[in-house]
Amino acid sequence: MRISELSRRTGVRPHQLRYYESQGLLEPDRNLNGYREYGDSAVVTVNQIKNLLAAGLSSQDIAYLQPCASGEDPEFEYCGELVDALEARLSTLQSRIDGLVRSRDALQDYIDKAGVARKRRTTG
DNA sequence: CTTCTGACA
DNA sequence: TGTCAGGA
Repeated sequence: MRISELSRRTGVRPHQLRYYESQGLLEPDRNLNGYREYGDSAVVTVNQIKNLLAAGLSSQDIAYLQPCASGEDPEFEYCGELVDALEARLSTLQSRIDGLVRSRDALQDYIDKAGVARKRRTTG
């Protein structure tokens, strides 16, 4: 299939597919006119890439882990190294969440105290 | 008409 | 990421 059909079947825009390719995530054949020619397996591959990007992995990580995640079912054929990468990502996300929660709590605390001080000024 | 490359914000 | 130019 050509790029527009792959785009239609994956919901990923053609220029994004070319970008994936520039990052080493896809390597389609070329037909005589220079158009990219994708096999059916590209649909699965692109869906895997979508999932991993959504999980916050870098395209470098994805390129490295691609042979690792090339099972038929993109949801369940992960190998150990991919699980490690996902867990590492989860860990850094949790750290950021913790930091944000602390900031939020501190800010809320500050607002509460400032609110009381303002009320004292305006009322008495 | 479809796709390609490269450039730009 | 999204858009445009200029060719094939």
